[in-house]
Amino acid sequence: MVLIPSGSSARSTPATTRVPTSFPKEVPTNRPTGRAMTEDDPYTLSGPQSHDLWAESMAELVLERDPEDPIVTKGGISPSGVPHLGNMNEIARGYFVARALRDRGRAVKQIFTADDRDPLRKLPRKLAGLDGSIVGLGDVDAGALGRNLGKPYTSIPDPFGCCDSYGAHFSTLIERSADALEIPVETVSNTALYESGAFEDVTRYLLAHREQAREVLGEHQEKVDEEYVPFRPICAECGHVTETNSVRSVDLDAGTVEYVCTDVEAGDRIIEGCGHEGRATLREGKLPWRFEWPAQWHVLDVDFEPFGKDHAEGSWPSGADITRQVLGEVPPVPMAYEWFTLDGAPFSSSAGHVVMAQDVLEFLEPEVLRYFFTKDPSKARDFSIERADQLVDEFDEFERGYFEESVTSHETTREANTAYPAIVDSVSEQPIRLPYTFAAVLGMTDDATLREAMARREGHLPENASDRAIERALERVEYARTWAERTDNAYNYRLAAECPAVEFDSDIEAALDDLASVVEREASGEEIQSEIFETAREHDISPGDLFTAGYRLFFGTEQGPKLGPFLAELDREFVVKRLRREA
RNA sequence: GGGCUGGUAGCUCAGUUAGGCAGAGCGACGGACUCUUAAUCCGUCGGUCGGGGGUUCAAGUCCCUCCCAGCCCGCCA
Repeated sequence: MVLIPSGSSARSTPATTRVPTSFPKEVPTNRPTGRAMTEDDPYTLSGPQSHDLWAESMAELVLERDPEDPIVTKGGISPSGVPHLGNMNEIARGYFVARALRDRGRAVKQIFTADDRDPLRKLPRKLAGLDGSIVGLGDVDAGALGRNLGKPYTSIPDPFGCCDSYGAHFSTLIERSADALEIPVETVSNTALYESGAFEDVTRYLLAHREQAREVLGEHQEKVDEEYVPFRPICAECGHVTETNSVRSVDLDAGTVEYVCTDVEAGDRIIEGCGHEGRATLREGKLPWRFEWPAQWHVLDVDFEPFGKDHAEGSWPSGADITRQVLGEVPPVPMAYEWFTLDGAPFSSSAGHVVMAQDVLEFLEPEVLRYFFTKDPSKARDFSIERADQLVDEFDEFERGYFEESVTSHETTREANTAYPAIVDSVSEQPIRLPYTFAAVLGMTDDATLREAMARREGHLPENASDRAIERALERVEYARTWAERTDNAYNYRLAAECPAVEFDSDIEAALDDLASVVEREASGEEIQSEIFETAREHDISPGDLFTAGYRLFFGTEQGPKLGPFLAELDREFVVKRLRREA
């Protein structure tokens, strides 16, 4: 993690020289009410779009603002707990816009802010280790965490003991998610922005204009009273982030405030203040979120910012207004996105109904997951682990749409032409793709030779394919196998290495022996399949019972893949012995 | 209660810019194959485009209204 964004000192007009002197004394307010201007409508994806792919339309909107290079896209998450797939919208959405801008020859910097000066307000019920394992609160030192309520995430020890702080731990997890998605982002620690002084000038400016700040915020929030100060000092005694009413006096020349450590509301509970009266510098505190967000845009020169729909009607309009009316600047191009659900239910860290990008990449290829993030962000979308095969099928068609002209609808092809290169990063030859569920069938055996033979037999591997291409095609088998195991679905069968302990009626045993003889004669898959029915008839038993017997012998289950072709691919001697219940 | 976003086949979703035949994949069903057994291929079925009203030669698309879901309108982020 970089502590200070490299760009902030390299830019032609560093933030430190711009504030507070360059803030206009009189801010032009060309609107009588606090209502958002059309330009700041966060629903940039509603209505007519200029391009087939949303990211292209967003890039166009950004370019209309005539920004200087490097263009900055930003997202942010507070590192409060398990960073799930929905959180990755903050990074993945910005990435595709950054790509579109780069395609137009622009230099783009994608920033991710770890909003790690936010205070811990309640104990999370689930946490995640750096390896991605989800654990309950009881598995860590919950008491130690409880004693740190109210403190910034970066001031709380890592409950896993592996990182510098609670905040650093979960920021690291977020970074790992971005890495897993192969999205290059520059992580900026919010705490570092305060401690380095990067926020100091804008904080001073907001305090100097706190009257105006109150007025503008008051248009959006009712509970902004006389006592409201847009700065929350951190108590030198107990380490809590105090409330917006704790500041007693402001000394802008000295760059300090005097405060009283007050109680802080956290949901339906109160985090008690210690009553300490002290003095804090402008680096020893935190801007309230509604000011902190605009401050980030200002300090980091943000041109584009996607955010979840929870921000669209609250903090975005107020932040845009604060930027225009208090800071006298232009807020970034916004983009509100809808939330994901996971297998039909909302993501819930406390209920453990979460999945991280790292988990998903155990059963989906990175390009498939990246493809998921190219879909229209204005629609709520379900990410289904159960039906991961559907997503993969969709991706495969999408990919074919790119490589093969008009194999699919024009719409899909047009979108693929722009989105596909951004998904795979470097377009090479068209990869060989095994259908995902077929790959799951191949996953029933560990035998690499057998997997390849079965795939060839079904015509999924072209005769002239290179060894490397085949190797890559078969990589999908491991993904699909993990999926079958994880969801314990219809493909979760394993070829039993040892003969399961099974007992059969004598007529079934006789039928199995007959079948063994057929297999011994080098029968083809179809012949074996036919023979199962034939043998069943000869022994006056139902084919279903014979199939079941076969599945129990080979898989230890009642059902399985189409038996004839599957057996035909296995080692002949092994199949014969197993049918005779000998091995 | 108010504002916003969304609602298209059983499921997942295209199609809404610019009004012009209701679409795809999956599932289901049937077949290819003396064969119910999750592969593969072919075919079929599947719709009150959330409901109602309006504009129009023509509405999934535009207008009005209602219903449902989510978000925001306290704090926090």
